[in-house]
Amino acid sequence: MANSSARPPRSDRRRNHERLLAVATDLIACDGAGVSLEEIARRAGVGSATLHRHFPSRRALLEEVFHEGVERLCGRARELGRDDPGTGLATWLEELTLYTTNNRGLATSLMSGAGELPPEDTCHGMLLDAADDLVARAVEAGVARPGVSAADLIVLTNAISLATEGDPATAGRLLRLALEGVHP
Amino acid sequence: MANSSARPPRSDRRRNHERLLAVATDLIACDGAGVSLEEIARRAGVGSATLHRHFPSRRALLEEVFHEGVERLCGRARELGRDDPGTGLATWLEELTLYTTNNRGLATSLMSGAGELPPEDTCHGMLLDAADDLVARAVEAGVARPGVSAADLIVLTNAISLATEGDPATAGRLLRLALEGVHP
DNA sequence: ACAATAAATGGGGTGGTGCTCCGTTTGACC
DNA sequence: GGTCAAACGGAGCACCACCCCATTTATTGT
Repeated sequence: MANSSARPPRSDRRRNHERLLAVATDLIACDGAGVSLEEIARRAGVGSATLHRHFPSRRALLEEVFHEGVERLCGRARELGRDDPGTGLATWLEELTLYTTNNRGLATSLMSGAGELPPEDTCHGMLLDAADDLVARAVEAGVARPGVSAADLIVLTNAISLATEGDPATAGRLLRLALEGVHP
Repeated sequence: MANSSARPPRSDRRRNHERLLAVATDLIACDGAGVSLEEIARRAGVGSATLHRHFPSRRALLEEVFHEGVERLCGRARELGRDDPGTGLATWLEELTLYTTNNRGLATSLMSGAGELPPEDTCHGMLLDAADDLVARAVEAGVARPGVSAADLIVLTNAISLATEGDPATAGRLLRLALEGVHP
């Protein structure tokens, strides 16, 4: 499937990619996802054209920045699904909310499901897959109503993080509210 | 309280204010809250300085654009609180969500509660007041758990609108999910 | 070791933005 | 009408995303 005639990337390319990613991670963590791309390039010591060559859109950059953390969250979902089908979903959603709330910009990155990148190694796709399984188990265990979909839950936690960005306490409270419901 | 020595605004000021507001309303409705302020000024036929003189921040502009609709929603809250304390809250939240989802940008405008403007004629403040009463009646009627606060509910609906912007169907579904809860 | 070559780079240009001076116009009031 | 503060608008500033193209650099074959 992959074009095997492609030569491995040059060493300077790899080096710059790493540098950009590292700087972007730092800057996004402290200033949010709206940070200036020029600034990232500047601090990484590369021209702005190089940044745009490596990451054709802000979205693409964010996807790579958060890839590792999202992968960890997916692993955690598998773990919880295996060990604790009962409260696993709730626990995972709480962890997800905490992560997206603390990583200003992930929520933004998750927003638009469809993009120009490959279908299912976007953060959104990865989390969706992980959640699907967890939700199925939860419904099976009778701790989640049959109607709920993983997609909706992802969007909901995403929404909460987006609106409470930087305030984990409120985010957690809203998530629990949504899980328990407003009606008694 | 208000400085009564202030002269009434000049006619051209009033005219420009109206024009700007009208153009902004149209443009925001079709392009979202991020629309270019320059563009608004251009289409209103005024210099960009004039726009900034009338609305010192984007936030201030959004507040005025949505003021009327928000006031209507507040009236509706009083109405529902009076007539139907039972399902009034749920109905109102649904209407609120529908409105904020259809008016791209209101959610953005509601986000930051505290600003540089007067405390309680911001959209956020107005809705908060209206919701407070409605929530109190709902708790009293036993249809809402005692823990829930109006502020949290506003943020929650706001979050949903923000994350589903432009998709009322999803927004409604998520709201109902949050009202009923994930657990059975 | 070195030449050939494609890959990768970065400076500078373009067109856009939000915002602010400051000289000029204009409406209101006598 | 004349006066004067109120209001205006264009030009200017700093910043941004994004792109073009001449130049540099890593790799590979000899």
